[in-house]
Amino acid sequence: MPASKRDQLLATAERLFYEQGFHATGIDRIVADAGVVRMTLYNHFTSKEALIMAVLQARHERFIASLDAAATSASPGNMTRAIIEAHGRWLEHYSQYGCIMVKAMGEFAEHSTEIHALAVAAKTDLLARLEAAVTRDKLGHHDGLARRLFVVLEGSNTTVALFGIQTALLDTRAVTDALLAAARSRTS
Amino acid sequence: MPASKRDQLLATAERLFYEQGFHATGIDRIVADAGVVRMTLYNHFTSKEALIMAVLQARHERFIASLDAAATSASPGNMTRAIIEAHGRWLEHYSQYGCIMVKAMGEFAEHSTEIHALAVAAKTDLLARLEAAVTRDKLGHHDGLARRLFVVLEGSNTTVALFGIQTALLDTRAVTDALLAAARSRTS
DNA sequence: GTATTTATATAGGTCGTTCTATATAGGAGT
DNA sequence: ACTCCTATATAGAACGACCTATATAAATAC
Repeated sequence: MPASKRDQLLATAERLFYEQGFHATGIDRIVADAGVVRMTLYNHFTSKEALIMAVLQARHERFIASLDAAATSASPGNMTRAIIEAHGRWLEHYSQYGCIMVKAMGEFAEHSTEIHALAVAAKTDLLARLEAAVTRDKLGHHDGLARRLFVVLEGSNTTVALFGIQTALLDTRAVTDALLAAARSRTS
Repeated sequence: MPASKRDQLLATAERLFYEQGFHATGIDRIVADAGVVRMTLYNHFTSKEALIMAVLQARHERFIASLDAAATSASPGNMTRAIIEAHGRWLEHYSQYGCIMVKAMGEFAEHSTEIHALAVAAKTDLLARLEAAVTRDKLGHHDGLARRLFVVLEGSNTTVALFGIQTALLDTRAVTDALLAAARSRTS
């Protein structure tokens, strides 16, 4: 079954926003690449800003779903590592040029409170997953461990765009392993 | 002595580009805020792209100078930590809303090879400083330590915009301390 | 036959850039 | 001292291209 026009628009806009930036991507380019006419876009979305919100929201839901899937199928005591690895797979498949939420925060910090807030919420959602996993893995008494892991994952969002996916994953794993090993050794 | 018009333009453009983004900041806004007329801008810079390049270049030179100053005045064996702390001070004073080079990479990846290359070079310059410091501190045999530290510093660029400077600096220091401690313990 | 999509036209703005013309100031040449 | 020259600034108009968004009528699809 062919994708609906709405889904075509969302997929095309997501690709263009991600590769070219939000302000640099015009409506005409989106509808042309999606193979629809301009009015079809405004039939489904009230404005460019609404389209951006829908794109980010949909992408974030997919991201969180993949994290949660990895977390629920993780062996006991390994939920934190499962989330870190799921984040790495997301980088590999959908985020090789950096994090779209970081880009959105940069372009809309003083331009659209709504979009900026959505991007921030996406980041705190990831942190919340890490905190839940750390607790479940009985590492919750290490105050701030989840936040330290979060810093590393955020760093990998940038390094993947600089040095490629293999290097980024290797370095990220090395740092997170060091953090987890240090936490566990102090637990014993 | 009053700043030259050129310097006024550079300072104003840097602030606006950083706060609002590059594409979202128009020429008219820059010249208005700088208290200068439009032709004065084109008298000093051949185009908006040239202005962006000059802004990024000047900012990067200031950044590298502050890193190098901290490195040269560091006590023996502490150059790596000195660079990490200098990076933290830069975050605190000039980069509370994220890294301008990361923003530039996001907006110009497929739009201006020149600007993108300059931003990438800025990142590799920071990594090179970390590598030199790790070597000077006799930690060079830990392959990839500099790159792992780099991941953490990149992460702090994002977390400072999310959770504020205090939290970002605390978390960053905790992670880098863990990496340095692990490296030193394996040296002994 | 009702809802969606298309086609086309257009409104109203902003974008980066260039133009002409005028004003001012400092240094060089005589 | 006096003029010339160059550099830099101002003011304002104008360019063509692009931008987001809307209006309307015909065509298509379930």
